[in-house]
Amino acid sequence: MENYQMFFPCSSTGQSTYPFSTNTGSSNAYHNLHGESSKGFIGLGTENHHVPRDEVNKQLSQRTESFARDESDEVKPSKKKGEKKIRKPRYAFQTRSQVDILDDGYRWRKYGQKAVKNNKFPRSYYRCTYQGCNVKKQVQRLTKDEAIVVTTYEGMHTHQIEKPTDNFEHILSQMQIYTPF
DNA sequence: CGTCTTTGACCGGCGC
DNA sequence: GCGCCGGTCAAAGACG
Repeated sequence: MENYQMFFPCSSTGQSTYPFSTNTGSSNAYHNLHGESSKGFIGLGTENHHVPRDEVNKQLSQRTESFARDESDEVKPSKKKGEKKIRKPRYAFQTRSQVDILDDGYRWRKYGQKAVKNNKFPRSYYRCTYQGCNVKKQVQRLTKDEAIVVTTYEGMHTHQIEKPTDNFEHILSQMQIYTPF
């Protein structure tokens, strides 16, 4: 029902539009977001410029460029092997969408929501519900352009997608299957 | 009844 | 030390 226009800085075509399934009409309010590790959008992180988080926000609010990588774990304290405190790299991209929830096949549980300074929209915090998977994400809408939703991922999924029917690649493969050639 | 959201409390880092 | 701020916890509630 909803169309997402996703902007990929690495893509030559600039943007692509395709229908994702949304959970606006679904019963349970958990939502799924794309985060496939090797082939998904997060995988684009290797080609991203890495900038401080503030710069990320600045860029995201100024232009409709969509992808950024946060290397804030480089400033980790001199702690060896302690993976407790270190910040994992974060990957942000923005989506032009009317709904905040992008469904990509992963199951997320919301664990917090905070008001953001200089922004009239709250930021939502989600965690992957898969046992042992610690991937987190934030979803935030910009005051500057409320049509844009910024999603920030932290960590990599250590498991397969749980809802393959809503996976974008599955949609693509289905399109290939059902396309008469 | 289990799963997920809501929402105020709590916590740690940082600047003053 | 104190207050702000961003992030997280957890109890209670909503909803299938």
